[in-house]
Order: sequence, then C-alpha cells, then structure tokens
Amino acid sequence: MAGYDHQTIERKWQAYWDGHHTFRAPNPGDADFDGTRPKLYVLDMFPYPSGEGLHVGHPVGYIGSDIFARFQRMRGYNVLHPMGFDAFGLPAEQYAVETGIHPRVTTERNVANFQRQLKAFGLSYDWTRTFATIDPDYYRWTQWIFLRLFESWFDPDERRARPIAVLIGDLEEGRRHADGAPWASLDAAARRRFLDGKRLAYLDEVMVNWCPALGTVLANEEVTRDGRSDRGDHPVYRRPLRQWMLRITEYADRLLQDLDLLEWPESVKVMQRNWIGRSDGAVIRFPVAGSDASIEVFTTRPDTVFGATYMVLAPEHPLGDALAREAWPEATNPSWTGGNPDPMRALSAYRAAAARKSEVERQAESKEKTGVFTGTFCVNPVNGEHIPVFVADYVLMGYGTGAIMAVPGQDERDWEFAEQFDLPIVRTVEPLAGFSGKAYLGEGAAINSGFLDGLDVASAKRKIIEWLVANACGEATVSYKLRDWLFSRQRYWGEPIPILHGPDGELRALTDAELPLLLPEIDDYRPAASDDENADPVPALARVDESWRHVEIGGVRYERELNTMPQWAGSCWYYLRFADPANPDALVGTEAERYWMGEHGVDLYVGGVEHAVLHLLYARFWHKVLFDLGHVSTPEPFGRLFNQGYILADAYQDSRGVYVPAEKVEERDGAFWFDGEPVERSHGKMGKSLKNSVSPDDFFAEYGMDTLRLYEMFMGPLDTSKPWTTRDIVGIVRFLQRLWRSLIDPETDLALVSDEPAVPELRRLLHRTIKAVTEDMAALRFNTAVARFFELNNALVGVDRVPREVAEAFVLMLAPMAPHVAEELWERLGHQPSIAYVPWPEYDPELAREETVTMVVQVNGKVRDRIEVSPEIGESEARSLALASERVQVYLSGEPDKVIVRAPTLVNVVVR
RNA sequence: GCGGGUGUAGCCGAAUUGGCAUAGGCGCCGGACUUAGGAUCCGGUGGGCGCAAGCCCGAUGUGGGUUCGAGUCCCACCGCCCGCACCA
Repeated sequence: MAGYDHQTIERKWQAYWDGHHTFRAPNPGDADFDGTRPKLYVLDMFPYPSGEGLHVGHPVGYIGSDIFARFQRMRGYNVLHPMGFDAFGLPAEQYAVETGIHPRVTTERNVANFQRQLKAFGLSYDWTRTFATIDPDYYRWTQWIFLRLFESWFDPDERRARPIAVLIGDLEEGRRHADGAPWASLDAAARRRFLDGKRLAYLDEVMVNWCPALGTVLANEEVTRDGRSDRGDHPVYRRPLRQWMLRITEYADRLLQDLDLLEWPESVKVMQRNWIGRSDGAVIRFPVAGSDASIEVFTTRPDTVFGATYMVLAPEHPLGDALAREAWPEATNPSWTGGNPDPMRALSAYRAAAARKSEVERQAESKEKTGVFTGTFCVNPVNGEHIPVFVADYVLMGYGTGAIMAVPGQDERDWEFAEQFDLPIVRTVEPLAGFSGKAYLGEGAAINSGFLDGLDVASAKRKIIEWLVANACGEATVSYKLRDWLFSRQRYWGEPIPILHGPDGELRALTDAELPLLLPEIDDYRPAASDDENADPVPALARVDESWRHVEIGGVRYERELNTMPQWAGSCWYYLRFADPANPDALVGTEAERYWMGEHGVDLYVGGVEHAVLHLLYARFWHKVLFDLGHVSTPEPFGRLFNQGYILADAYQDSRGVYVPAEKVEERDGAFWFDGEPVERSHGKMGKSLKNSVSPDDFFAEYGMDTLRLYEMFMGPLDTSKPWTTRDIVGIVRFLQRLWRSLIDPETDLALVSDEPAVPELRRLLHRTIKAVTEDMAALRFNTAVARFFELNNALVGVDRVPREVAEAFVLMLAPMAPHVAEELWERLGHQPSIAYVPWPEYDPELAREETVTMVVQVNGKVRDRIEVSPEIGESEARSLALASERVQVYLSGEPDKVIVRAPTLVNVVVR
C-alpha cells in the first residue's frame, strides 16, 4: 500500500548493482568476456573533486552518457563506461596551504564524497576500473609517458615521433648531420646539446608570468587584465625562465588535419583550428642599411612588399639593442623619439615600460599605437628604398619572427601607426570601385609594384615568392599561433618530473624501473614567496630533504628536477588506462587497447565545452606521440565528442549586489523578497558563486533520482543550456506515479497486468513508441523520448489492466532513463534482476506504421480539408479524392491551374 | 572588429528530404471525486464570431526573395549566447 516509494527503491537497487558488480565490463581474456559483441566506449570527462561536492547541475552530461551506455548494453554492446578523478592541481594545494592539511588527505576525502554522490545518481559506471591521477600506480605511467617524450624526437621527413636512439644511429652512421656538422666532429657536450634540442620534452628559456608573492609562474588565465594575480591580487612580472617545454608545435599540422577525421561539434573544431592558427605566407629578409645584418619578417602578404614603408620589431626582439644607434639621424621627426635624447635611451625606456605590462594589458589598451624609432634604416629588397625601423608593442615577439614589414596601404594596424607617426602610405592593391576606407584588404590588381603590377593577389604572391627565392632574400613559409607547451610548475601537488640534472647541464632520465618517482613528503606546501621581483623562483620540492634531492650514480652527483607537471598531464591519457587499469607492465595492454579503443577510439566522449582547446588539444597531442611510438593503435583518442549544456538557474541579489541564497527567496506580487528585503532576480549557471545550487541530497529526499534523471533529460536538448524550473518537476512526478498506478495493484502491491493481447490501437501506439524512442535514444534526443513516454503513459490511463506486452516493453524502454523504478517494476512483473542486460524491445515496422494517414488538401497552400486515406494511396487516387472534396470545390471554378500531389500526405490545388 | 551558434505559445520546448506549425510538459481556466486538497482524474487553453456543430482571420525576431508550398533554402538587418581578439 506504500505506493511509489522512490527512496526505498533507489537505495535497494543501488545496493544491488554495487553488490553484484552489475556494470563490470569484462576485458578480453576474462572468463566472462564475450568477443562476439561489438564494443562501445562511452566516457565522461573526469571531474576534479572539489570540496563543495556536486549540485544537480553537474551531472547532466553524466546522466546523458549513462542513458546512452545503458541503452547500448541492452542493444547488445560490450560497453566500457568508467569514471575516475583528476586530483592533482592547485585547488587542493591551495586548501592545504590555508589549513595545513595534506592535500592527499583532503583530496581523498573529496574523491570519496564524489563517488558517493555519483553512485546516488544511479550512474552505471564500472567502478572496478576507477582510479585517481594521484595514485602512484597511475602517475607512474604519466611519468613513463614523459620519459617517452624526453626520449623521442620529431622526424621531419616522416612527420612523426621516433625514438631518439634512431636519430643517434642515423648521426653515427652519417645518414644525418647535426645542423650541418658531421657527428664525429662534435665533442660529447656538443652532441648532448644537439640531442637535447631535438627532444619532444626539452628545457628552454621562455617568457613566463612570474608572481614572486605567490612564488610560482602563472598561466595566462590566472593573470588579471591589469597584470596582477587572480588569486591575492599580487603583481605579476614577465620574465624569461628556464622551463620544461613539450614540442606540440611539431604536431600542429597533424592536429589540424586530423580534425577532419572526428565527429565533433563544429564550434570545437573551429576553436582548435583558431588556436593552432596556421597561416601561409613568406619570410622576407630586409638588409639593415650600412650593416651586414638583416631583419627577417613573416608576412601573409608578400605581394604587398612594394608598399612596405617602415619596419617594426617587437620590444623583446633580440636585434633591438644591436640596431639602436647612438644618436638620432638628422631631421628625425620629434614624435619618433618619445622625447628621448638618443635611440638607446628611447629603446630601453620603451622596453622597460612594455615589460611591465602583461600580454593581456598590452592588448587591452589597443586604442592608440605606441613605439619608438631605432635610428636605423633597412633596405626594401624589391625597390632599394630605405625605410625606418621602429620598435612597437603592437608587434608580438611570440608570433612569426617577432618583426614585420609594415604595409599601411593594406593593413589597418600599420595604417593607424603610419598616421600616428607621419609615415608614408603607398597602396599596392587597386581598391575596387566604391571603396572609401583606409587600409584596403580586399582583392584587386597590384599597383605601384614594379613587375607585379596588374596581377591579382594570388598570382602576385606566387610571383613575388619566386623572385624572393631567386634573389635569396626570402621564401614561402607557414606560421602557427600554437606555441610549445610550458610544462613546468613550481608547485608541490603534481607529478614529479623524472629527470636528474648532472654536471655541465647533463640531463639524465630515470629508468622505467625507477618509476614511479614518488612525490616526497613535505611539511610546508607553500611555494617560496618573495617581495623581490628579481628573486628566482624556488619550487616547493626544493625544500625536500637533501637525501631525496641529490642522487649519486657511478660517482657522479645528480640533482633531481624540482618542478612538477601541470594539472593537464594526468588527464591527457586517463581514457587509455581505463581500458586496462591494473596492468602492472604497461600503461595499457595491447589487447585491451585494440579492443576498447578500436576504430574510432572513445566512441562517445561527453563533457563541457570549456575543455574545447586545452585538454582536448593536449590529449590529442600525447595520443599522437603514443601512436607514433606504437603504443596505441588509433591516430585520434576521441572519435566522437559531445558538449552538454549547462543548467542555469535564477539567482537573486540584494540592494548591495550580493547574491542571497536562492532557495530562501520568496515571490510576492511579482517581486522577490529575501529576509524581508526586496531582491533583484537574474539568471546564470547554477553554482556556488550565484548561491543558486540545488543539492542532490535534498532532491533525492523529496523526489528521487529517477525523477531527476527524467527531468534533466526532458528539459530540452542535451547540448543546450537550460533553466532549472522547480515548478516543472511535478510533471515528471505525475508521470512516474501514473505509471506505477497503472502497473501495480494498490491492494496487493504486486504487479497487475493482463495476459490478453493489447487491443490493436494500443499495440500500434506501443510499436510507434518503440520505434521513436529507439531512434531518439540512439541520437541522444532524450527530451523527445521522454515526451513519447508521456504519450504512451497517457494512453494507459483508461486501461483496466495493462497488457503484459505493453507493460514489459514500456519498462524496458524506461530502464536507461529511470533505472531504479524500472528494475523494481521488472522484478514485480515476475523477472529476475537485473534489467540492465535484457534485450531492448523490437518493433514491428508493419505495426509502427500508421494505419491511415490524414491527407491534407490545400488550395493555394492553405489547408482546406483533411481526408483519412490509406498510406498506400496512389497519386491519381489522391488527386481525384482531393478534387472531389466539397471544401475544395468551393474554391474551384472550372479546372485548377495545377495540382501538386504528394501522396499520401498532401495535395495542393493551385487556382490563379 | 572577426568567427561560431541561436531567436517558435504566458514559460521550457516538438517539427525526416521544403509539405497539417506549435508534439510533450509546466502554468492557467473549467469540471469530477472529496471534510479538504497544492493528491488524483476529465475537459479546455493564438485571436474573433457563435448556445453549438462550425466559420473567419493571424502568427515561427524584422524586411525582402525563390517556390504550388518556407520555421526549414537565399539576401539584408536586429536581439541574445559563446569563442577569439593588434596573430602581420
């Protein structure tokens, strides 16, 4: 007599699944593995378990992928559906700094809480495969991959990574030379330097955002607009530092091209293409007047070189100092000097000012161009003209060669600068008629360009490149926005980098047998902070015991690398480990990798669009390296990507603009009140910051997780953001209660179904529903699938006893979305649990088809009549039926001008 | 500024190839059963006329176009969301 008791049912079935390992997916080689079934790898982007836990907005994607996984299990797939935790990284460490509790302790606590919450959502993960990135058994292999990067180089001929031993062999046997020098002619140090410069993981001096107060370098995203640290508001300085880098740029073209292999949202592909930023152009060398030096520029418009009227170097360009003259040339325009007595001082003042600004800041104040003259001129190689060289911060050191030829006639930025500094402007492309703007970027014939005159842009490019090559002052080239990946962090809570530093800068990798290199214990997690902007960064691991930091091998004293890996490292390859999580001998066994990753890699990867670039690009890069080295069998890790939308919710702010807890706000007379005060309603992503979260624990108590799953899927398409509306939940509650009442006898609490066949009308509806739901599920259109459930359910309302054939098919269809209640009903219908692997109901196409079709009869496109016809009706019959209709006759005076027949659905009678 | 997406009822949203616009849910209105209902059930829900059967009209951000026929295709514009932003 209890009715539908969601709490009891959900606890019961979650315990059952847990106890029976219902969702354990056997691996090839396991006794219960069935190799005749096709595989399907359904993966969620794994979470970083924060201290706050989950709210009901978090699991939308998890629920969607779970439904798909459950659906495909019932359709006969071996489904791999794992979950784990990304647990290294700043938040845990920051918390440790504040509380003194070891990050491992808080992280493990958070992981346990997340796992409890995820299980409460009824997600069908194979928990026997779970792990966290902080497990030494896992990060051992993260370090192992790093060593493969360190011990590999990119062979430009084969366009792939190969072991560095191959390169050494080639060098020793003379098949290759080291930058032109025979290998035998180099001493040991030179050979080492050459090889270290070829590795995919290498050390290099790069510009970083250094925050002495926090004692670490910061990612660009961690630096505010005005060049301060996001956390703590401390000053951030740009300075060069020697850091570990990963040579992702070698893979730029393959990362770009292979996007075409992927079934990903177009927006994500576009973001990756933009991030990689390939542009085809040319380098051109401009000789410095009165010197042997030359300035190399990159341009996408070599055809406009006749219009280059000045040059610009980025402030950090190494040639700047060498070029600055001791005195201003005669008659130098006063606006070019920045008010300085000589170019040297002008340059150093300008560079100092630029260095103080962050990259973000430099780009933010783009209203007015700034710069100074170096006092030096270059010679335009095509026409011999002397053109002045400036240093200006609108040119970035990080792109191209860090220097440009300025062509104001065809470049808006250059035009602006030219106006500002009174420089000549020469058009070299004839603007199309009617053009009235400044710089002209369009198509047109070359003018003022000597031997290029009259050519269109593309032809002019081809011709000038030929000329540049012939005259040895340039060639075609490709430039990318993508930079190599800065891989060092000075933080504690990350994977130690398994490298030893020997005397004279020798780098020595740990052997595979020495892995994992455990993260040593430490008393004080705080990064070494300083008020001195010139203080050198001190990694947290520098405070570890001397006995760890120094290693002696063969009488040589080595020092351990003290930087750790960035948070991205662990998430770069976790999908591979899930295929074979306990393998002690390899990151993933060959057979397991071939089976689960076969063909398209992960078959469905669900996660937020916020990882569109970094995580997905880094993971693709590592995967390609592993592919090149033969450790994985597919060129891409994630064949299909799906971005779920966010759950939005109303948020409320008081008169000070402070967010107040949304669940305590009351609505009266169209206004909103909190604690007696009026508050303003707004709208945003559900979360802690807007104080509009809904707790899953509360939701479970009141409605249950089946209701949550159905509700979140019914709200709208999975890939759009949708507002949470508490009021709407009752629709789902009614649905489940109605279904329960239809199938369960309130007297006995047992299922009460009829073994009589369903009446034809109901049977037809059932088969139409199965057809529609099957298609919706396969296409992740869960919102319309739920609508179909409602329709079928509504049809059962008047039925005295629901026929078993309908009841069972309905429960089976419901199982992926509302698994707990489906298991319960399935059991009460007299079956052994579990429903999870019971075959998905089939539909009879005959029955799924409509028995009669409503044929619409239009006159001039307006509906005038509807006639019930057989779906098999022929064209001529449909035509005569339509013309015979009285309602059509009214509009006809004689013969219609035209009759369009689309049997059996539509006839359109045209009368002029 | 550039790129991607999006705009349908009071609200969330449906709509194979261009072919009955608005499925389903919420809300709202009316009714039934009830001591009661915020439970449950039934009916209605773009506008106008009509007691009713029914009839007429309008509508997919705006304005054009193609077509027998446009939410869907094309052009221009407007709003909103997201990404990138001096990338030479």
